[in-house]
Amino acid sequence: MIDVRLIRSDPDAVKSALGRRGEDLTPIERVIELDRRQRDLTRERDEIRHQVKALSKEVGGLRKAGETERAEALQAESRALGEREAALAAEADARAEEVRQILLFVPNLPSPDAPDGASEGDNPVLRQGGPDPDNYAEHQQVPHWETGETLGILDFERGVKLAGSMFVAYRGMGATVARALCQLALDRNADLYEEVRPPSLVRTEIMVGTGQLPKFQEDAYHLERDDLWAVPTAEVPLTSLYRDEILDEADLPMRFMAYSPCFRREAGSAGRDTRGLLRVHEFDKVELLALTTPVQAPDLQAEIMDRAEALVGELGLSHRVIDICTGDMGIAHHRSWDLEVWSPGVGQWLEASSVSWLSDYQARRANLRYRPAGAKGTELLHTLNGSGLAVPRVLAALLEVHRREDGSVALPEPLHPYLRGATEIALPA
RNA sequence: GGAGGGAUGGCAGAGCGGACGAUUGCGGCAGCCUUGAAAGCUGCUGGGCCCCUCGUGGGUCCCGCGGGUUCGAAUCCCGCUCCCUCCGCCA
Repeated sequence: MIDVRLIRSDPDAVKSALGRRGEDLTPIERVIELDRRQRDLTRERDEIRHQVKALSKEVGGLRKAGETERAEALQAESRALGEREAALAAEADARAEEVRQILLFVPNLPSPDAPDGASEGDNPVLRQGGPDPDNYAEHQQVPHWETGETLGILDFERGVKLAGSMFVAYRGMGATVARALCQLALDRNADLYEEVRPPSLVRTEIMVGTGQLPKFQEDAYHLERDDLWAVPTAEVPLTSLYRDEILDEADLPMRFMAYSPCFRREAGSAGRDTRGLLRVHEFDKVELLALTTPVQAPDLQAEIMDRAEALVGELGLSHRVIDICTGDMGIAHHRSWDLEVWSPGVGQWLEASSVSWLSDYQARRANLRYRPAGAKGTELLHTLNGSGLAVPRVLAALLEVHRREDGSVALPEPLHPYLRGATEIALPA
């Protein structure tokens, strides 16, 4: 949520920032009006409340002194004020709730450093690494779904039988490598990041806190009986770990990593990039996340990206980092970079990680605060997150880039410690 | 799933209708004392919202959450949630 006080004090700045995202600004106008009304009502209510409190004190004194008649007169007066107060309070609460409902759908303000643009096509490439995407041999340009089925490691048909389209069963070395990728990612980041294994199901308010709800309800799996949501990413529970708590500045930044399954209904993307592992309803991911002060945030964003980038580099994949433009950013994002890996078999860059700085947007929703050292009061945290490694697309690229002429797949050396001695995915006998 | 008990500030724990945003202890911060530290002593020490003459200023709300009773609620009543203990079931 963006700051209603900023909307109040500098509406033009808010509007121009949201304008860069191509947002409709009428909700902001509405908020300004409702907020003004709400504050007027609240002020009036507070004044009446003050009078009621003063009167009831007086009543207490009079009762003790035995002046029943005087006391009853004041009680009548107070009762009348009480009715007025209740009416004002109800009005004020209604206005405040309206403001909240609007603000829940208003996206974050983009960083001044985020590039302007209307859509995906406007995202500048920041840098590129790994093998040249144009130099892949013919035997590497075979889509992973073909290789995966030939090698018996990706069972799409049976995945569908079990759970429907866009669900996969990994088998044999497929399952082993998928798990190895997660372990590798966790081990590579364990120097600074605390490993957490959070719940995969969370309450509604947790999803609201990170921005998934209410706007993107259709994208999430919901367990009706228990009113719990399947997490679309470990970002959701990790961000909320310190919800409603006040941290000490000395403890910041806090860094966490978590392996988790991720569940996404992919409601808006039917039929788009859905072959093979490109888009699935359930996948495994290692997420990196940081809670910081505003000053620390940019460094942590760079750090998380460096780590994600290093990992795909180690795996021998062609990769690049793109700077997400204002028109393509997620609702909660302040600044966002995507790490993409080249898939020679599909002939596409695949989004493998999105490293985002959410400024105080999630912190305000989730009530994440810290106490600045040596100062009174509290400040909102900044939150940052990014995939350390997401299995399906990295595995897809891996199965293509490391495919040999005979159809087997060589597995990059960093994975070897996790493969029970194997170094390749061999052809079936 | 069944039966009981409970939810108060960073923590522990009082208060059970009238000056209680809350006694006290611990912890934390500052000062005194000390060569330094400890001990001791003194003071300070929650959060949200709003207002102004921007001040060690003022008002209001928050004792799990939501309602109710009352002139007045942390205290009484109702509903909900969560936690704990025991039983049942279970990886």
